[in-house]
Amino acid sequence: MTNKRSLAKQETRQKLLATAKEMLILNGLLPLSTVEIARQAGVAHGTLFFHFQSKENLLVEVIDQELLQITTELYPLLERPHQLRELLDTYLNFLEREELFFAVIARETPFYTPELRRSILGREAAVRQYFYRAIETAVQSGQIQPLDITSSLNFLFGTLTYYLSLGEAFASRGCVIAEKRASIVETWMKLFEEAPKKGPGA
Amino acid sequence: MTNKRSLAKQETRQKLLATAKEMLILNGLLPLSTVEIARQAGVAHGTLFFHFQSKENLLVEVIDQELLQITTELYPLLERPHQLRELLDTYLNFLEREELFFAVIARETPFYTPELRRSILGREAAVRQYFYRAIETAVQSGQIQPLDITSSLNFLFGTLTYYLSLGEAFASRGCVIAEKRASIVETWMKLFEEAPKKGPGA
Amino acid sequence: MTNKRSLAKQETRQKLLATAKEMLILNGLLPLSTVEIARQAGVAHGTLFFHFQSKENLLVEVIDQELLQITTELYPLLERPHQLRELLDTYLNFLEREELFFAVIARETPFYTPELRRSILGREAAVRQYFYRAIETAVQSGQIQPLDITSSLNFLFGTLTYYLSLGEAFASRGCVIAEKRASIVETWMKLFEEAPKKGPGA
Amino acid sequence: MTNKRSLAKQETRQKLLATAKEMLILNGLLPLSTVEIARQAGVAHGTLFFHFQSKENLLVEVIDQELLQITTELYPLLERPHQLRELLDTYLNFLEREELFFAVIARETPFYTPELRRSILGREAAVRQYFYRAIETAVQSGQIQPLDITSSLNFLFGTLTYYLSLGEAFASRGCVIAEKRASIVETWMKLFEEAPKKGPGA
DNA sequence: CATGAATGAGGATTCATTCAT
DNA sequence: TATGAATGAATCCTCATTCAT
Repeated sequence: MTNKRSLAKQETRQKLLATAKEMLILNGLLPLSTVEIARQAGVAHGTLFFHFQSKENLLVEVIDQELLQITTELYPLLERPHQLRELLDTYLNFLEREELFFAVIARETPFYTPELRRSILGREAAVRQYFYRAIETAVQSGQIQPLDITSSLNFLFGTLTYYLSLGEAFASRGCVIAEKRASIVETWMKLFEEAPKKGPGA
Repeated sequence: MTNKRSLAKQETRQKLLATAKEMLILNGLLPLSTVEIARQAGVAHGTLFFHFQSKENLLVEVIDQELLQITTELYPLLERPHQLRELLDTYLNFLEREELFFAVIARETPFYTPELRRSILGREAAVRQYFYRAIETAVQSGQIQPLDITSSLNFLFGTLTYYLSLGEAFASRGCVIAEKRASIVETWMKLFEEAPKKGPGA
Repeated sequence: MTNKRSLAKQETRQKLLATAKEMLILNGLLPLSTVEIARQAGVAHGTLFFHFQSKENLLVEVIDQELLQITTELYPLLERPHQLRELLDTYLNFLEREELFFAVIARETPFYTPELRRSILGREAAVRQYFYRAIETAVQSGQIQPLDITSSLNFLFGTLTYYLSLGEAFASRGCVIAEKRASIVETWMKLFEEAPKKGPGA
Repeated sequence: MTNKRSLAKQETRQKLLATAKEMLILNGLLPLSTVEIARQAGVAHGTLFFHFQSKENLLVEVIDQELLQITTELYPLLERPHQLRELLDTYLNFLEREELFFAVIARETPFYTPELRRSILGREAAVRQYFYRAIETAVQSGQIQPLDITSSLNFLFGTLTYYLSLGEAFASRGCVIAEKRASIVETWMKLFEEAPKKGPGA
């Protein structure tokens, strides 16, 4: 009974979140209006504010939910011991699957409110950690040569953000990651190739 | 008579463009209101719409004009024969000088109209050409090993865009390029280091 | 069974009234929202409307109940024969003790429904009666000179209302009555001083 | 030309102010909505915000304008040397003429925003000054006996506020000041009657 | 050419009240 | 009895754009 009602409430909530996410993917969140979200979700405008304190709040949750879902799937995969290359591959799979969503995030993050931005950058930081540790391990084991890890990660995430946010300009069929995958991997891995050791006698 | 008038007209136009550019650099163009631009330019609100069909239109011209001016200055510098590293250095000098403007462009490009976006990417493409040729030359002369040039340039411009657009997050005092310069150069140049083809004794 | 239920019902009702009174004292009733009252009372929002037809309705009862309680306490005290000055003193003690509540009443009475307003003024009228009779007696006994008693009471209650409703403007630490007490008494008592009927020598 | 337009603007502005004042007198300013004011004034909703920064701002101006107009008329009259009784008479004339307006102010002042409240209390303070000086003079010239002037003024303004804000309860025909005038004057003047001098020999 | 007053649709948010459970 | 999710009208305010002057 109470369950039924509470269930209905969760449904409405989810409907709002789902609608918002859908609209977010289509047009980005910047031009999103609460009236429109409510209308599309088929509930009264006021209902939105019954479920979420504010527009900002709803959006934080939309993005958080999505990011959480993604990271929940992603982390276990990243967890397993990896070669750097495999790690990157796994991550790109994810980006590819949710490209539309990530593209919006890539484009709009600089315009989000500090709270929302922090939330997003926090998740990204978590992913970076996996890469950081993988690189560190590889360096320590002598597999790759020492280098500025942070900078190399900025190159990776910067480039991915670039591809995602300008997607249309790079990809013929709307899937930048799929199209550019190979060249991204190859180029980035170059950063870790062993330097040309000068011979012992040189 | 007509000349005088037409001159005055051009002046007003330029004043509007100049003001808009200034304001654009300060806050970006997304939160810019036409009333505010007109007020700052010292002309009537309506005048703005006499000179430019729409807000959008004004902004397109602002960015176009600025971009033109910048590239006019930049190209000759890039023209002179260069080592790759010198070329990058020259470009970074430029970015550093006009960081505020480039940061806005980096953040906002995805939101511009296709036309404007194309124009911006076109200018970037021109700059890429200089790098492309420099790399090509170096490869041909055996200085650096062959690689996917386009991809390496995407890494460069992608990373620069990333740093610029999230500037505040990376730089303590608002000058990302200055702060990150060294690590950007070193990391990117790694892409061109010779691979350890031969054993030490060979 | 029915008793038990009915009892529980009365309890909820009282809880709502008590909560509303508490909140009324703190902020007045104008900015009071039904959700907030319900939340503070620990009952569902809808429950409030089950017990009271409307927000208005609830408030009427709150004030009525409080007023009743106050006058029940006050009347016996005023009952005992008094000198005018003592009577005023007793009343001011009361006002001082319940200043928060009286201040709200003083400020908000003009905005209540006619019914509620009448109820409040009725209580005040009862208090006035005590003063009226005390003055009348004093006049008859020659202690004070004849005067327009009603008007003098309007001056008293008007001034008290004025002090209470603008409290913050007059009192440094939120207790107007305490601070202004002496000047109120002295000034009002002046109304009853004997006029200088006769020459010094007479 | 410019004059004509500027004139039209002033007209619109005045129409808004006039409408707001009218509505203020009818229902008070608390339940006033900007849409309604605009509609009644026959202009678009947005127009209101073109002329006034905010609702608050409009209301401040309405009240300020009215208060200014009144004081402009009143001050010269109060300026002339006066017997205290004449001064009060002059002031009551004004209150009587604009009773509807003053009644709203009397009722609502405690609920206004600090700025608006300050503006109103400031004007009242100016009027009090005239009374203060008149009393002071009378005391110094020995016409009336020394007393707590501030307190006596609180009695006057408090009582007037009381009458005004509860008007309907006191007056049969909606004009409290007119009806109560005599008793107000007589009672208040009692405060200044000479005390019963004890004879020189006593 | 230039003005700037006027527009009105659109923005987020609040809240007393209802009604199915 | 009591619940609490849902409502929707109402709130103030913004801003690109128009048009009579």
